[in-house]
Amino acid sequence: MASSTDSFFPAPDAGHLRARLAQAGLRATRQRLVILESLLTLPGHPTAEQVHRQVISQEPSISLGTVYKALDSFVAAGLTRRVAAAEGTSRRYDADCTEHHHLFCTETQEIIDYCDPQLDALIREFFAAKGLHDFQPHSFSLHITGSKVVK
Amino acid sequence: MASSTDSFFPAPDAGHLRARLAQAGLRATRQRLVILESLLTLPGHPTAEQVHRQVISQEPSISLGTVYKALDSFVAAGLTRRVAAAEGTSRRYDADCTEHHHLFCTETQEIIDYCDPQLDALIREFFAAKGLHDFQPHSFSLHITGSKVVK
DNA sequence: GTCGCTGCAAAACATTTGCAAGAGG
DNA sequence: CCTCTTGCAAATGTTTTGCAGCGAC
Repeated sequence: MASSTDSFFPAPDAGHLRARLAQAGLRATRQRLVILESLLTLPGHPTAEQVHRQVISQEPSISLGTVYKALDSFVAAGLTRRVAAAEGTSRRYDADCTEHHHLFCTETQEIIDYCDPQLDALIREFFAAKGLHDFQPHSFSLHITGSKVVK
Repeated sequence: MASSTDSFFPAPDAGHLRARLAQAGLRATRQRLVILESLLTLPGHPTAEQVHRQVISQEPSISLGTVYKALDSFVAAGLTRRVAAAEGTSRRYDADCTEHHHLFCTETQEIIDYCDPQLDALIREFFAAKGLHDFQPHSFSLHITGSKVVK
């Protein structure tokens, strides 16, 4: 929680966050920095509501509307993705735009990231060899439904 | 539109629809028969709203609330699935409960079913060999994002 | 200084719920 | 008949919008 420069920067790597926003062509406002940080920090692909709850603990004046607008602009700029989810009523967001897969836990409703270059290669090879009729694939994401193993 | 038995049965295979409902332990009401038929007929995984629009062309008195309740009971009974979608605000439903994959077209927003036992086998083999840390997989669904090839 | 972003509050949507009356088995 | 389902309407939850003022660049 405490860091060497905590009087100026709420996050350990505020400079990095600024850079990410600048790179995406977005203004680095106080609100967006906190929202982006929360999105990166929160586990399991949060909803706008969950981001907002996290965010107001650092900056109580940030409104839910602003969170929605910021997340929209992040998605438009390619900084963030929307996650496809069958359960629940709200949209979920993912700050990680690299190609990866998701584990859906039927018990806890969690969405867990799963990354495996070997699996990616396997899938790409499969479609390279087989092809898809009248469809140009761009990216792949495997949804694995199941439950966490209780020890 | 016209069929040999259209005075009694709106659908060609009403008997089959009744059987599906009975098998799931659900009462075969007039409304559910029409809703299930629409769900099977409509292309690209419709929303409750889209099912309702289709349904009222056959039975104008069916309310949107009834469509929601019927779809809920179908899902609870395992007759129908909810489809995971990142785009749009409404839930989408899929009458096909067999394991299959989805093509997401970024141009038309369509969700197209894709079925390939060879791919299923490949994925199952991969996880059988490799395993997942602390997770018991139950089903797999590959989301393929891309665009339809224009001829 | 300009223009994009924020906060607020209202509106637009999407989904759920409660309950009296009706229909299925 | 008994119970589950329907239709209606109101409640709840989620996302969008409009606009005046503020702040980043």
